Amino acid sequence: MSKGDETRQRIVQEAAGIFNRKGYEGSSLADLMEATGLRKGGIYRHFSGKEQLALEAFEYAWGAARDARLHDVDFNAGAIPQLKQVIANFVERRGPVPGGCPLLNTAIDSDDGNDALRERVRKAVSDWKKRMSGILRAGMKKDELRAGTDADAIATLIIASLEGGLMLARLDKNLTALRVVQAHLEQLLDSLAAD
Amino acid sequence: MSKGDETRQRIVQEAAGIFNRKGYEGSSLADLMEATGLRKGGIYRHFSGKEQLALEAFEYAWGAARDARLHDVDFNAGAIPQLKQVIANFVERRGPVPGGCPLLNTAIDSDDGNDALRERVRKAVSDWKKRMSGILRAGMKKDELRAGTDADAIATLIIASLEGGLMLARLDKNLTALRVVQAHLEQLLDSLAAD
Amino acid sequence: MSKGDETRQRIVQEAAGIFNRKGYEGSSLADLMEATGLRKGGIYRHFSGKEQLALEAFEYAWGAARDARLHDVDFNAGAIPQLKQVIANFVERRGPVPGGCPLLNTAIDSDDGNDALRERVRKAVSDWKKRMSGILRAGMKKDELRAGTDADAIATLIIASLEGGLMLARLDKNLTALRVVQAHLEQLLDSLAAD
Amino acid sequence: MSKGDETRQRIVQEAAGIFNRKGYEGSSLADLMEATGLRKGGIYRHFSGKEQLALEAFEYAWGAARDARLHDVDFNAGAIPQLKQVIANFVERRGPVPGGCPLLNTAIDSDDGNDALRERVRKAVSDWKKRMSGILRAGMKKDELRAGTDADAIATLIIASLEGGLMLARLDKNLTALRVVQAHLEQLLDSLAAD
DNA sequence: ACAGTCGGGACACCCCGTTTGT
DNA sequence: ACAAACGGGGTGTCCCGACTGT
Repeated sequence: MSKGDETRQRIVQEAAGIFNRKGYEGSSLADLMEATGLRKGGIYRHFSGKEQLALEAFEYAWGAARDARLHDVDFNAGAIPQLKQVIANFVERRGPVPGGCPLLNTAIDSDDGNDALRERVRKAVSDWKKRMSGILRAGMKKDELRAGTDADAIATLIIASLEGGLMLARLDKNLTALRVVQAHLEQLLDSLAAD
Repeated sequence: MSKGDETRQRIVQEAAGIFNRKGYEGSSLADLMEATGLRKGGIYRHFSGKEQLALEAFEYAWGAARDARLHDVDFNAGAIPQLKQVIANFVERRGPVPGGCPLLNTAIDSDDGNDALRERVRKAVSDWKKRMSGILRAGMKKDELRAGTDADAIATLIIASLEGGLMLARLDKNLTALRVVQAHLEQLLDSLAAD
Repeated sequence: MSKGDETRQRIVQEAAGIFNRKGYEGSSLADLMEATGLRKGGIYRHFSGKEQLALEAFEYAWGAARDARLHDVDFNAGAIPQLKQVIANFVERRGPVPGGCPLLNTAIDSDDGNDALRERVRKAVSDWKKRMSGILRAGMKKDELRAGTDADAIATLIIASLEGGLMLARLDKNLTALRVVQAHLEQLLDSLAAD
Repeated sequence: MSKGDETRQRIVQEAAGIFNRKGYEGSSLADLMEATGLRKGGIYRHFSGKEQLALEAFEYAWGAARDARLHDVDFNAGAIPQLKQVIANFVERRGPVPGGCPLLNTAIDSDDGNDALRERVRKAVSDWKKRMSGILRAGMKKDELRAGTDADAIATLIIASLEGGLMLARLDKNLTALRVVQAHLEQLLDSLAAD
């Protein structure tokens, strides 16, 4: 990897944390300059502008968050343990990008304008949902889960309550709300088990 | 109400929508000038600065959102119908302030810095939670709900999944995710009914 | 005069000196900020950009230079004394704008591109030439000067040799070259006197 | 001449035209890259920086201008025809370096700062003046010119009025002003002839 | 001998939030 | 309530000179 690519990668990583914490408007090039040790010229060498950088930073942040959530999932056998692992990862596992869930942050932040970013968030949510509904459908195929389970609805429910719980947890600066959500979702998953 | 107070009120209302849609950093005085038809001086006559205006705008936005969610709640008899009404209001009823839930938006937006605003959000969430756990506790007292129901946890769960569902719904620009959440919460509430 | 106009005037005056000394490309907003004590916002409040400011600065600089050259001219009787006064003013009288003759400086500086500025210089030269040829023609009318004198040519000659002499004088940092030109032009003027 | 030296020479030639037209600040390495077809590395191989290149470019430009002005001078017999030839060359003969007289341009351009360049211009003017005053003094020695003629003053006068005339001619994009100066100088020279 | 890459630095222009006069 | 004024900071652009290959 060339020196330029390393620099570029470093910029993206730092930018991911900054954009995730402060939002697009709230983040300035000066913040990025301080974080990377580069000057404006050094940054603009690698990116055409703030927007492109924000897009790549989101890709990175979401990739890291997704990896954290899927950590060890395949070590579990069965749909229900796998989803419980996802939920536990969401609650416990901090990804390398500070500031909470990039999905939630960027969805709210890009709610007005910034369509390119918004489209990327939409796709990320869609992929995550598919990943979980896929686990559910595989479980149904293997008769681990009751037939007739609405995989999409369950996936939506998991995402919605986790993200909402995260918002509350960050507000209170403790994990209580997330643990409440976690307990509820685990109970819900158990209730889906085939007899 | 004096003319000055009317103007002040108009500013707050317009500001509420703008801040709720664009966030604190993303909103400019120019936006407010355009929306109110006033000049900067006219705005600064009533508020000491952007921060104070943002605080009052949040108060207004949250007040309106809370009113919308509690609409007709007292016309319902029993804890479960009342909470179902709250949920239905959340899903269907648009408040006068555009841009989604001020709680969610402001919680994410004030996540970095802006402690005064953050504190106000925290209090608003706390009040809303208390309002709903109060309904639950009253239901338990009247033996409508099973004894041993964790009122705080249920309230937290409702808020978390509604807010998360709203985020998803706004992202997709349709209510599907919210309706999934609504159906699930209604089922949950029904399961709490005393035998 | 309002405070804003005073500020604007101060900016133009300072800018005139800076542009006259360093040229358009060589002058930066930072130079102007330092000279005026204003920040960028304070300057851009009054001018749409560097180009407009340069135009107004040239107007000011040329106005001051022209006034200095025409100083006391009308106190002299007769075309020849009047033109000698112009020449003496050119040689001796420093205008309030440092950096030499704005005509010469700006003509050279705007030689490549910058058509708006160039056009203003052309007009300034044309006006100055007309002013002097007018004096000559008036002198001919009053029979102070020989009939058949080519007023335009004489005016051109005066301007060319003074400006060229000024260039040499500034290069040597002494007035020798200008005094040589002055002596020659005075002799030339005397030779035009009607018998 | 080696290939490297040819490249170096080509860079200097192109640079001479660019610096002469646009000035030191107004010329960019990108301009030089475009003109030479070389990349930055190719230029920096031969020169330590922009300043050194500007110095050499001036040397080249002035050398070419001086050669053009002295063209065929030695074919003329006598001081007066020789100087008339110089003047005619100045008016008519375009050197290979576009943008007007390097002396005038660089004198104005280096008026603020850039002492190294300024010193070179001073020397060039001094040499040119000496060349012409030398012709004059030789003419006096041969009794072609009146004794008592101030050779330095005449040379200064020629240079000043030619350079000033050139400035006016370039401004008007026609040679009128220069021809006026030429006619006057020729008359002046004729008036110096010994009886 | 030259090309391409890289990053520090400065610059122009713009806009924002705030203060001041009126 | 407005208008003008101003300090400050933001983004995007360009340029120069050094460095890395080849």
